Amino acid sequence: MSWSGQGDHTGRRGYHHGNLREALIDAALHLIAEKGPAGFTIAEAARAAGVSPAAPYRHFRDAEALLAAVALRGFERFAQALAAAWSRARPDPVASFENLGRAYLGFARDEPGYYAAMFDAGLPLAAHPALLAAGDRAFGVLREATDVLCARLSKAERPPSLMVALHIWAMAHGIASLFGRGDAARRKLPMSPDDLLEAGFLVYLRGLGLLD
Amino acid sequence: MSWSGQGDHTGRRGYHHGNLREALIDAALHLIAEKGPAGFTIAEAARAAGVSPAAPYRHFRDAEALLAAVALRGFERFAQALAAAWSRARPDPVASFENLGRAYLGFARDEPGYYAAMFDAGLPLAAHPALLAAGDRAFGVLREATDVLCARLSKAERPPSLMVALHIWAMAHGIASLFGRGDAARRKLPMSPDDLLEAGFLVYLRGLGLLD
DNA sequence: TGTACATCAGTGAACGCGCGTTCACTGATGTAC
DNA sequence: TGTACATCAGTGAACGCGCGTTCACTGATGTAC
Repeated sequence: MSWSGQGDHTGRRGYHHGNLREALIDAALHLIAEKGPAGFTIAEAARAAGVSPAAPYRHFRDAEALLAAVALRGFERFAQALAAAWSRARPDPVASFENLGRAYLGFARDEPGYYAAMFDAGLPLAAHPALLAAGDRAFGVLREATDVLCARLSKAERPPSLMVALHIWAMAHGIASLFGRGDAARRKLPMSPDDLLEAGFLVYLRGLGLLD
Repeated sequence: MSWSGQGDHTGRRGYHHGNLREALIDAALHLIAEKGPAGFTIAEAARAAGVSPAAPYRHFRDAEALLAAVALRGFERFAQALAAAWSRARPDPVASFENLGRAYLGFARDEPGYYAAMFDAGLPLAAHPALLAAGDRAFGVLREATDVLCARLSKAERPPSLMVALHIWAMAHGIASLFGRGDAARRKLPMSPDDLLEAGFLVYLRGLGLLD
C-alpha cells in the first residue's frame, strides 16, 4: 500500500479500492455529522465511497459494526486531543483544566460525527469491549489530570480522584451535549460554552479547597 | 369523550378509535424507550395502536411531528417532577437540591423514552417553538431553585443565578446521559449516579461559598 | 322525537422507494517455485 | 525472470421487506330544524 499516505479515499484505483475500510468510516462519519447516528446506512456509505452496495460487507458485518468503528476512531482522536491540551500547560494545573475543557468542547463542536457516534449512538458497550477500552483511555487523561490536582490537597481534605474526574467529565459532557453542538438541536446561551465550562470548573475547584 | 378517563388506549371502540393521538404518543414512547429515538416508525406506532398505517396522518404530519409530541409531553412531566421535588423540601435549599438531583436522575432512569425524545433525538428546536418553551419551563424550575440559593449570598459574592442553574443542569444531564440510563449504553460506576450527583452538588455549592 | 346532513376519523388497497443481504462472478495482487 | 496458482476485494444483479404516502371510500358522531 505504497500510496496510502495520500489521505485521499475518493480516487479509485481500478477494480480494487485499496483503502475501502477507512473510506467507509470517513463516509459514515460525514453522514452521521449531517443526519445523526441513525441517519446513515451501509448502502449510502458505499455510494459515498464509490463502491457497490455489497462491498462494505467485506469489512463490516453490519451497520452497527461500522458505527462502532467510527466511535472507536473517535475515542482515539478524542484521547489524543485531550492529552495534547493537558500536556500543553502542565506546570499550572488550573490553567491545564481550562485547556482540557476547551479541548473537550472543541472536539464536540468540530467533530460532531465522532462525538455523536461515541456518546449518542447508544452502542451497547458490553458488546464492544474495544470501544469501552478506548473510552477508558480517553477518560484516563481526565483521570491523570485530577490525580495531579488532588495531590495538591492535604490527605485530610483530599477527595477521591476518580470522583473528581467523573464530575469534570459530567459537566463537560453536559455542556457539550446541551449547548456545544453545531446542529439545530443546540440551545442558545447568553455566554459561550467555553466560558460556561471554565466558570463551572473554577467554582468546582474552589469547592474542593483549591484556588483559595 | 365521556370515557376518556379510562386511560386505556388499547380497547378499540368500533370504527373510531376515540383517543388515537394519545395512543400514538404512548406507542412511540415505548418504541423509543426500546430502540432509541430513531427506532420507531409511524407504521409501527400505528400497528401498536391497532389502526391502519394511514390513520396517524390525521394527527401528525410526519414522524418528526410525532417525536416532537412525545418530547413535549416529556418536558411537561419533567417540569412537574422537578417542581414536586423542589417544593417537597423547600425550607432547606441544600436538601432541596439533593431532591432535585434525585428527581432529575430518576426521570432519566424511569422514563428513558421521554428523556431520549427530549435530549437525544436531535429535534431542531428552532422548528418547534412549543418544545423550546416547554424545555424552558422545565429549566425554570432549576432557575427558581438557584435564585433562592444565590439570594443567601451577599451581593458581593453572589454569582449570576442563570449561570449557576446552567452548571447544575449540565452536571445533572451529564451524569444522566453517561451513567444514568437503563440501556446497554450505560457506563459502569463504582458509585450510584445519585451519590455522584449529590457529591458534585456539594462540592459546587461549597465553591459558591455556601456550606461553610 | 325524528330526520337530513355536514363533518370527522379511520379503512384498505396501492404505489414507488431504498435498504439489507445473498450469490456466483471476476479483476487484481502476491507468492512459490 | 517467468509462470501457475491461491487469495483477496469488489461487482452487479437479484430478492424480499417494510416504510412513507396517497386515494377514494365509509362508518360514526353531532347538530340544525
